[in-house]
Amino acid sequence: MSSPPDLLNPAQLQAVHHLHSPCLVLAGAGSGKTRVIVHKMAKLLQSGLEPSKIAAITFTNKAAAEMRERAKAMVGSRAASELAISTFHSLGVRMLRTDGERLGLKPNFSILDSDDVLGILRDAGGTTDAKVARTWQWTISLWKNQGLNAAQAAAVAQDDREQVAARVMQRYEERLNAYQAVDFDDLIVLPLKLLQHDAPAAARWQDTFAHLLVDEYQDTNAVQYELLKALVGRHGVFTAVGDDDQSIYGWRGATIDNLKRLPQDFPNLKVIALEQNYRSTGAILRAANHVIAKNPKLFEKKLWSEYGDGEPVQVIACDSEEHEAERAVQRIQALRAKGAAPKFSDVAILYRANHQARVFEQKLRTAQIPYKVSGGQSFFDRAEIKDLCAWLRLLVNQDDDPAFLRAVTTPKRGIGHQTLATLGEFASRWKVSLFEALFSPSLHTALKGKAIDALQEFGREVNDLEHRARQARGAQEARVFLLGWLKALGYEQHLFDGEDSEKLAQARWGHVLDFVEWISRRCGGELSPEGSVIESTQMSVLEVAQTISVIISLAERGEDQDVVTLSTLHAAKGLEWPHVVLAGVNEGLIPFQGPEEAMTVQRLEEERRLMYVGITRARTTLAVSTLRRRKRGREMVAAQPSRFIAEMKLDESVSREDPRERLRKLREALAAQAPRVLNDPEGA
DNA sequence: AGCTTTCAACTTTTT
DNA sequence: GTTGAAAGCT
Repeated sequence: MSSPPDLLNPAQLQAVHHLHSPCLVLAGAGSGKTRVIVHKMAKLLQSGLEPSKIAAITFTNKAAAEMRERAKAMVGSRAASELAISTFHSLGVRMLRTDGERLGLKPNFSILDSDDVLGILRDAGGTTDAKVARTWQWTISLWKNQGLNAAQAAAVAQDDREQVAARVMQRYEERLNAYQAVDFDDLIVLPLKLLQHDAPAAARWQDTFAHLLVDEYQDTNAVQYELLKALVGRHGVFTAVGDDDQSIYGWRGATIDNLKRLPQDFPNLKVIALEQNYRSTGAILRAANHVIAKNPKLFEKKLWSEYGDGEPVQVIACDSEEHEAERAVQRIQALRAKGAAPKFSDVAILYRANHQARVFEQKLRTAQIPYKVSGGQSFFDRAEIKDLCAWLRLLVNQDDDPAFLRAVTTPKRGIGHQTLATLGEFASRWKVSLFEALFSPSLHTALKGKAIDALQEFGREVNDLEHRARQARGAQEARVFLLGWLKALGYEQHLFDGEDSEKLAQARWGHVLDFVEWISRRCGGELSPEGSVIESTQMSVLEVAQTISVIISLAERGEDQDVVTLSTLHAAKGLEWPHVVLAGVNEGLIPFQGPEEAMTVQRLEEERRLMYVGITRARTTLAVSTLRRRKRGREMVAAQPSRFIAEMKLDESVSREDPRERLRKLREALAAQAPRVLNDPEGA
């Protein structure tokens, strides 16, 4: 498939040139929305705005990085590096690092990741049950995303369970306060609070950005929308880019209401729809349009393309999950043999739920086809990386108790459970952090001298490291500092001691070295167009450590690997492949139906959008595979194909204009009737 | 009763 | 591949 033309189409142009009032761009799948955003930023620069006054907000670091990359190609690396392109969360960090003190937050506050939060909730709620704690975490997060605090949550809590969750939330809030820590949700909630309750700060931030561009607007939740409005201010101008048909995150608080409210809240809103698709063949687009047509429309929009009809969408009925995976493997091999997929990375297998990846992994491995599972365990989820992150966080904020507890025991330094429990009691009695408690003169009333010595030694080590982390600036110094520290810590030894398999320990140490390299590179600063380091952009290890919780998943371990992608439908949004297989397209899976769960209209509509997202990932060929039987326990039970297959109306997709297409179709039908097909050993 | 073992099930995910 | 629940064992 050819790439988009160099010139913008009329709708895109209109979106780019609309500079002086709020603008909503309804960007259908593959309609060049990133192009529009980047061109619009260029246009704004051209109109005389400072690059730093142009803000583009995305949901993921990956999207932000990609946008900056594209901007660089368009406006040069100098201007691009000054553009305020960031995620919602890193914008929140920036605002809180600047103004957190106005909310009573110290500048070095820590950012907790979801495991830290889980730990705190377990503790605060007095349970060891991870499942219960996870439910609390989930509930509390949804509340926070609706803008509720613990007190307000208690008022809206429906049943006993929610009441308990609200009480836990109360204690959780107190803990975060004591730790001087914020969670991911706070990175949105607190900046909003700042803008709402601090007029001077609000005015300052509203002046900071002259034009806001928001990507994937349909994924915003209630609090994010409020933050945008507050940031835009009364007379502000912004560009929201999104697609209501691709709203698939309702379950985590995203609300299409934000799209509905936009024309109401901004009566002078200009709505522009991008309907020309530059990605998929006619057959694929037609299937996508048919499916999504079943959903009620917020804004009328229908994708079309100039590309020919292409290959018809194929439905592949399989006997079992194993069979399905084998058929997918065969398809990949056939596409390669035909030359349709010169690279493995031309193919993706998409499915509804993560566990479906397993069989595919197995079969791909036996077929010696390289693959990657997207959305799998992140680099930053590894225990060894979390260990080091805990240390770095402690350097940033000594009052970060969860980090303290992890660091003080990693590696073991003769400070045990008992000592820490006593220290913890002491600290909470005096309402100080664990670190502060270390140096309390009255600590000897609680602990023995020997324990105190060990603890204070640890404290001095942290202080010393903090000092040095502040000094270590630039890539080379960072590398020296980090490696020296690891050596002093004896971390490599610790890994080999704790792991019974030498190979595994070796791998872990490798991750650690990758991590060191990764931090060092971030300390290195931006390169000027001539290739030399711009001094002013160099950062110290401490500065990089401050943002570590927010920069997850950017561990770029070879973006351009030539491998087949396995991904959930959710994780596939925004991506595209020449050849896509949608797997397990069965009732119960997509649309998903849990046990004893009512299928509401809303749920069904979101599932349908998910299917739509899946279909529109494909450029040239799309295969949809279904299971005739599904595993349930030991036996196989009959499975129904998804209703979405019928909704694609594939039978109508025989091209009327192109007789060659019809001929091809006929040949295919004949082949299907043949008892045995050469490239389908499965028929045997 | 408390432990171990076996068996099956498993939403979607970012920061 | 992991976790939770249920059954079985001491």
